[in-house]
Amino acid sequence: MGKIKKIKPPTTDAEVPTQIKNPELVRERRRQIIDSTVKLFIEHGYHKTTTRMIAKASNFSIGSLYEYVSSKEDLLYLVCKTIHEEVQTAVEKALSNTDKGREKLAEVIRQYFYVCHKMGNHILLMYQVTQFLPEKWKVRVLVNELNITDIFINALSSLSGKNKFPSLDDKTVNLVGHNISVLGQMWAFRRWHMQKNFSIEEYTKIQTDFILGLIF
Amino acid sequence: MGKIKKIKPPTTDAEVPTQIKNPELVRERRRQIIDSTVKLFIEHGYHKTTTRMIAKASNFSIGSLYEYVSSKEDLLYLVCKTIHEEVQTAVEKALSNTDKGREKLAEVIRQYFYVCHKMGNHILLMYQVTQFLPEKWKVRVLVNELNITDIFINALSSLSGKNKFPSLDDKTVNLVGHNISVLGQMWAFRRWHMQKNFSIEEYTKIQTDFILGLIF
DNA sequence: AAACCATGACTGAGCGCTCGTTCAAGCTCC
DNA sequence: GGAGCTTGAACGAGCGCTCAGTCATGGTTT
Repeated sequence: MGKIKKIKPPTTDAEVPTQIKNPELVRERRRQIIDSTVKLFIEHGYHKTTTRMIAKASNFSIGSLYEYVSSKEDLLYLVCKTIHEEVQTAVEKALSNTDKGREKLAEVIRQYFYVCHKMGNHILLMYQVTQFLPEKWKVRVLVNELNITDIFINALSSLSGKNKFPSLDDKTVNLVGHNISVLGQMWAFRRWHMQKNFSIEEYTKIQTDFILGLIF
Repeated sequence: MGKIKKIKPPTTDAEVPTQIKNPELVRERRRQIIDSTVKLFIEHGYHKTTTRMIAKASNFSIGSLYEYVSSKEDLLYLVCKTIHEEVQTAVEKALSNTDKGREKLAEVIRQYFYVCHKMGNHILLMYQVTQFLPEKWKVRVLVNELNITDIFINALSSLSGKNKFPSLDDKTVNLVGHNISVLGQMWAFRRWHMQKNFSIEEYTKIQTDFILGLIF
């Protein structure tokens, strides 16, 4: 029936309406639905994935699907949100092993890039799909994206000025944070070139040198 | 090798079939169609733009539209191709003013970033839309993307080792080329953050320092 | 010059179909 | 028995695309 892998910390999705009364049931079923939906979206994209396909893949009838989710767009939002949560916790977990106190920026980058490597499909999906969210949801998703970038910005500014790190003004810190974020994602969205020419280790090495200004 | 002439003049697209006999007419009408289509795609996206809207905006009947273009997907390809041509010639033109012989990498970056600024909508559109191309066309579009990146790669490798530039191995040159390309595009696809926090001049300044390793 | 014809660009109503969504009816368990 | 949950046939808006037909143009014949 339902072999489910990792359960996420339950964030109440009161924001997305449902007909079902039992909130625990809602959580569990939505988890099912979202899991299969992500797979389908990755394989076929948003538009070519029909609600019927989603229902079938999650072992529901279409009718039932619409009890747990009020529209395809809302489902899309749930998918985006879930992915962001996964990326964020993955990054945070990877970084918790690193002692950020010291000047291990290279290690932060390394961990992040491996997350991007592992979650390449998801990152790509996010890039493809955000545009179809209704404005209301889109704003939230972009905020989530910012949250992830903030991890690097914080790491950078906590390093700024200490040890032999130069002290950087806010704008620079901010931009560099975004650069790290995007250069990680680039491994996913330019995979058609990158994965033909680099291993993830090579990629990480060169990019780290690049970011740290060791190349020129 | 300083200059590589690989400009493909935008001649008649025999690759995309048409019913109309007069090839000059085809060129002219397609220009019309593509122009209005780009606008519509930018405003509404690919899927929400109907062929009827396109026909109306180009002052054709739908029937007539389909004389010049054999499917919506083919039209999408023409749009992508045109945008790439525009970006490429804009970049090349901007760079032709610069004397690439000397170590003016910073100037190359500056020119490119301004092109990205001017053509932000188009770059964004490319990111959103490539996914909907049939595989056959997608490959071509990615090749075009590589061509643009190659401009930077060539610029870099022609600089490599000369003057006080370090000599870089091929892989590094390649990746840095892609980085420049993507960091320019980032101004477009993260505009929701960037344009709130930076002017294009600021952005260019900081990113140039970043790329040249002057920050750390 | 008038009448005729050939060509091919252009038209738009409509076809066939897909897809998101709804709802009346049925099932299950307290 | 009724609240909660499930079902899938039915709906209808909307889509890409077609095709039988119109019309302007320019060449040919009388």
